[in-house]
Amino acid sequence: MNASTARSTRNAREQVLDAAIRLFTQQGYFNTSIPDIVRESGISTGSIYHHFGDKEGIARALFESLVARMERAFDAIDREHATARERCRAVIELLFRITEDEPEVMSYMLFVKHREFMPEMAPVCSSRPFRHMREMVERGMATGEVRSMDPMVAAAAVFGGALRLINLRLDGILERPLGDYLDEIWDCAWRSVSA
Amino acid sequence: MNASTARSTRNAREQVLDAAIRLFTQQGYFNTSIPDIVRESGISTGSIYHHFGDKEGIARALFESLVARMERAFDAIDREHATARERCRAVIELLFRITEDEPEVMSYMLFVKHREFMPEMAPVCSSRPFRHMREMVERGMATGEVRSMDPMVAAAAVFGGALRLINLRLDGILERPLGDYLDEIWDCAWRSVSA
DNA sequence: TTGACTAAAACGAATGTTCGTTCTAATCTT
DNA sequence: AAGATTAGAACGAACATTCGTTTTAGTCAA
Repeated sequence: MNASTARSTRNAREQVLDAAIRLFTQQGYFNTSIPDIVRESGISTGSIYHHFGDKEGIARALFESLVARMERAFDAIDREHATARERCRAVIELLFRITEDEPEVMSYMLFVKHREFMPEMAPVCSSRPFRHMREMVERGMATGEVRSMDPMVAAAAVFGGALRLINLRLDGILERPLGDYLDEIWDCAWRSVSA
Repeated sequence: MNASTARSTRNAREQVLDAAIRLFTQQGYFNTSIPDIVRESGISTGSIYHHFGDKEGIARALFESLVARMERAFDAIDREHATARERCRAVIELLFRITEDEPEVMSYMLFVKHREFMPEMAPVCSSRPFRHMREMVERGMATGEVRSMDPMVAAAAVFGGALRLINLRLDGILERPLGDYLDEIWDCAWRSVSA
């Protein structure tokens, strides 16, 4: 039936995407060959090209699904919290949680340099998530929660430390899970911009 | 004479390195072919292999010269400043200055993923510079300049915002030069950890 | 319920190209 | 002259992609 057809096609796609995000983040996009993906996903070359068109299509599909997921998560945070303070903290908690539970997801967004093979996506990739963060801080400035300053600098101050910890964690330099550092880094972050 | 020989060999090496850092940061390591480097540097294939052994050797030489340069700069900062506060600010000033004057240098260190082709260098690449920063903060904690907390978190708080601004600037999202943001981000950074 | 028909999906061997590297000859430098 | 350096053509391996075929799933007539 329709359901079973849909399920089967989604499976092939998702098996490829699962294998690809793992391989791309472990060995890099250019070090990952189509045969690698065939081996790791169990899906054949022909099928892969049927679903994604070309190798870049796999990376693009991955990227788009992660961007969409981030957008939804940010919107949910906006809805569920009333103050800039709560929202910013929730964003950091979210990013920490993703880093611990699905490190490949965070690695893919931070490390895979789309600039190198999808130049037109580079600005989207780097600026879109940070724009959300900047807007959050900016609205906090309007309500007086955040002291008055350049909103870009304020956003960098609030989220820069946490993002740095995420980088260190993914590089294997932090041995304890990010949650252990949450209160301390949040204290630093908010202290640096609170009115 | 020695001088002219030295000059000529250094020229070939440096012409290759100049072309390589430009190409690697613009299009990525794997998108840059040896013929690309030959074209851009004006040095022939044979010469390149004579000087660097293989393609990775070019990246390694670049990396090593930049690491050495960073080490020297950090040591100089340690020598020329007495307090953690002054040292940390000097580091941020240094990184901002390099980003503005030689963006390829900063791009190469931040963006070129050595993990993908020099796995053994990845830890050096990511941890070494940050270890200096952590030690700076740690010594400031010993003297009471910096409030007591996990030194890794404190270092992330002090330098995270500035590093974020550097990323944004290299991505073309900040239109004004980094110097314009120095005082504000430094105020945030130090406020977040000062005793 | 069966069995022919259709369309989508999966397959994997074959192809043409690109790339890093090697090799041999030529050219400087001292 | 001799050693270091440069040159660029040639090589072989690895890669992304294509294509003709097979399999699977859904539809519908009788």
